[in-house]
Amino acid sequence: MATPPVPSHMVELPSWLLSQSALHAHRLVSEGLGEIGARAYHYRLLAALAEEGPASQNTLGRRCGIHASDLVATINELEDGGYVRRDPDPADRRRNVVTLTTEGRRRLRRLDTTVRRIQDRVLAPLSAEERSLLSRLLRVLIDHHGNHPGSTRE
Amino acid sequence: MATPPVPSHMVELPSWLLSQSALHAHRLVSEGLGEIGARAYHYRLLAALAEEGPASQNTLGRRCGIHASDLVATINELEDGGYVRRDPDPADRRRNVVTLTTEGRRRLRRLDTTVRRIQDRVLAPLSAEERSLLSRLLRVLIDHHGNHPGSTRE
DNA sequence: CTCATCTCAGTAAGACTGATATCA
DNA sequence: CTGATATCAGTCTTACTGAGATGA
Repeated sequence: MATPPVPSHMVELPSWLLSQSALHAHRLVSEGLGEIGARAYHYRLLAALAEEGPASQNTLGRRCGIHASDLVATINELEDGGYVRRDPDPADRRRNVVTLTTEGRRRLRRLDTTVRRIQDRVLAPLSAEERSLLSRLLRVLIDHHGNHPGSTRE
Repeated sequence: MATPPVPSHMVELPSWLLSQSALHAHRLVSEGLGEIGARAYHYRLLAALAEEGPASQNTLGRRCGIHASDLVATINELEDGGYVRRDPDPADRRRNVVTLTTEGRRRLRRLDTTVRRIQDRVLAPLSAEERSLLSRLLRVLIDHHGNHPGSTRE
């Protein structure tokens, strides 16, 4: 068998295409966030707080897809920066109510600007129609797999 | 609209959509590979060897996007399974020439079957046209970023 | 001496597991 | 007792950094 003109094994695989493009996107985003001392988890958490208000850690975790166990560290970091506050919930003393501070809101604006600016670099080679088409297709995938989580053992 | 599972800040972000869909795909793939005792690196390396023949580790690394340092461990594992051979290059004794064995070729067929079967689950909610459209868009992204690697400091 | 190649040790981020203390 | 919550410690994979040894 001769060497195929195009390396066909992986380059054709959608899972590979997804991983690679996600890797590039992720590199750009965390590079940008890293320059201002933030990580993706910070952005996610601050965005979730800004949009739906204070919440317990458990709720927050479900909201933004961060594991409870990682949330602890993330909130610690954001609390150290003065971006969020952790107050005991008077109604249920197991819970902490996490609240966005004023600095947190400013911080989020900063991160948001950075992240949105980077989207343009991520999608640079695509036209406007292609961009929204891509977004639509990806959303279909995510919705599907979000509702069929453990697809192996069904 | 009821409580969105994810704040709209992120749901709109292409980088987030890419990460999430890649995560789902990756979960399915490594679940499938895990069931037969393999990892994504194994598949990548075996595929690269099958398609372009024996090579030094350094060359292989560039070929399939695995860091030289990780290649060492990956090749160790594959060598333990008898899937690849490491021979000193007589022309340059710093180099190892890595070669696919017969069992390696069989192993690759096995992994390939598994991986390809999983692609169907990854793309389940998309039509055939949507699938090829998605692949095309992703390939454009990858080609672009592959040729513009360190996009930050240009 | 410089440079390339391989190896080894270690780090970082993201996702995840399990155990424990606390409390409803 | 159970079940939920937060915390802590640790694992796994992928990606990457740096140091060292060998040899071109």
